[in-house]
Amino acid sequence: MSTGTVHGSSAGAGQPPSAGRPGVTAVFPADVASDFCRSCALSSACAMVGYGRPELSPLHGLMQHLGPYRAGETVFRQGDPFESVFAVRAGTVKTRQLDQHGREHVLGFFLPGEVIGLDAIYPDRFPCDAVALEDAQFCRFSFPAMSELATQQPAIQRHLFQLISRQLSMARLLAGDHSADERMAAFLVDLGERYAARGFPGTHFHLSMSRSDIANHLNLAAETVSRTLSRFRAKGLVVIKGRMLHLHAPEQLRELGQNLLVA
Amino acid sequence: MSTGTVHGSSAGAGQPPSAGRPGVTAVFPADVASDFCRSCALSSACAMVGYGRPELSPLHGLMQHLGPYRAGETVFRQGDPFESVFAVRAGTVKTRQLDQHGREHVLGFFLPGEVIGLDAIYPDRFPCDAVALEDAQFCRFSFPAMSELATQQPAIQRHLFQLISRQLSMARLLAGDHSADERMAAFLVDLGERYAARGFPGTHFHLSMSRSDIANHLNLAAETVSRTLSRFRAKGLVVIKGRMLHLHAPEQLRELGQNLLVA
DNA sequence: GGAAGGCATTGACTCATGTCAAGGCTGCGC
DNA sequence: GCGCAGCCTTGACATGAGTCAATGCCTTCC
Repeated sequence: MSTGTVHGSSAGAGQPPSAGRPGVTAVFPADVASDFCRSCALSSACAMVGYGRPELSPLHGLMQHLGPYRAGETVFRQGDPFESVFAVRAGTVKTRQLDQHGREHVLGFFLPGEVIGLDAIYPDRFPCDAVALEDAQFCRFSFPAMSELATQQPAIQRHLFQLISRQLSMARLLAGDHSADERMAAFLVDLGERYAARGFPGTHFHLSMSRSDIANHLNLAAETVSRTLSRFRAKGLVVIKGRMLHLHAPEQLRELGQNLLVA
Repeated sequence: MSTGTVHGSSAGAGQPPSAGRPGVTAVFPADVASDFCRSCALSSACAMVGYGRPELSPLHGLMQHLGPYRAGETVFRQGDPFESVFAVRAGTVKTRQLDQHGREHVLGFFLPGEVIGLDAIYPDRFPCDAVALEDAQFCRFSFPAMSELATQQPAIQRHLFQLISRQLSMARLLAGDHSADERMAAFLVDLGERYAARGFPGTHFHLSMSRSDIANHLNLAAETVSRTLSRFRAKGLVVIKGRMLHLHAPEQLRELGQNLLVA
């Protein structure tokens, strides 16, 4: 099961869904333990179940494959009851909240190996929509099953705590008072580092989201994002053509955005 | 053990610390099960340990009393290794981060019964200082012990997940694009509701933090906070004298701040 | 009770970013 | 290959909030 479709437009990889599309596919250990899974944030949970030990039957229903979804399709919706968390297998996703007046707020973008849905634990409903930005596939984990697993495997519990806690740190950084340049630089560097952590090139990648999604996420106007990128280009910090991006001076960008960068 | 000192300036309540001040006091079940504790966010964890069952010895070290601390004293510091979470017993606390240039960012204010320190799980160090705004006391919970308890008591695990997840929701709201009026209105209503949830009057309370702390927390300038409050006063939304605040039209304020309010 | 220091308020001005508007580029479908 | 639609860029202008500065108020401490 390849991950090479991340930047592509075809969802060729993956088993055909059992019923319609987006579909649910049963999980076979051999499939779970793919190359890709090694970098997944939930691999430790996966390892507990599959990996050739389906006899651990109480957790048999822990995980299912989901998708492929086409760009623009919704994985879950704001207000849906919370039952599962999702790991992105392929493609990229944005999460967004709609307020009373229908104004959108983009909470974040998620790459293969990253986890969405943990913010639904408190209200017990999804606080946001998850929308595929490119053709995408997911692993869906039953949260009750995952919680039970966590009580048996302290490492899993710890890992889940860390995943949420990390999202909290990141949300707080974004909530600070930062200029457009700082926000933009930090956004690009962060994205690069996350791609790198998943085995993709970290200084040369495709932006799967529109300028206005980026703007919304960073609390800027789309025009400001455009102008900032143009300025970065003029300074030789980036080379950018449409949505293809090359971080030409990542250290300088990192310094610019340091106040917003966690690690 | 009274909670009546929240707005006061004396920390009279509580047992004398065993060694110096701020001191640590052993926990006696009878003390734990005070009136106050019923509204504490960690009461379910407490109930597992104390409440007349000290024979549950593996968890004996779960909780300790801490304090009193005087206004301005620091409970834990940014960078300290993460070992415990804290529940506020009395007084109020702010948490703040310092960036590379020493600029402060106020993350939040915490009232009696609320929990601080959960954001330290991911980096395994406290990401912020916690500073008493008034004389304050705490319950300190060993996090390893709490985690172990959580593996045995799924309800506790669930509760911890919820506490972090809720902080995540709130941080995200603050990260959105909101006017000074929205931010200020939401802040006041939220504070009132949290006081009310802990048994204090929710429309008539004392602001234990300075205008500039509020401003910093909301990403505004202190002058903007001042001007906004003056405008609210002129519109009859609040009556405010120094730090004494009366929410005169909480419904209107709530409407103003609705985009920033969770519940 | 008076002086001092910190906090709060108010006004005048500045500036970063948002808004509005026009035009260009790109990719897709026919 | 043309035209359309959506996205992106750029410019001109508006504005909400920040900054600077002066003054007032309250608390504390001698």
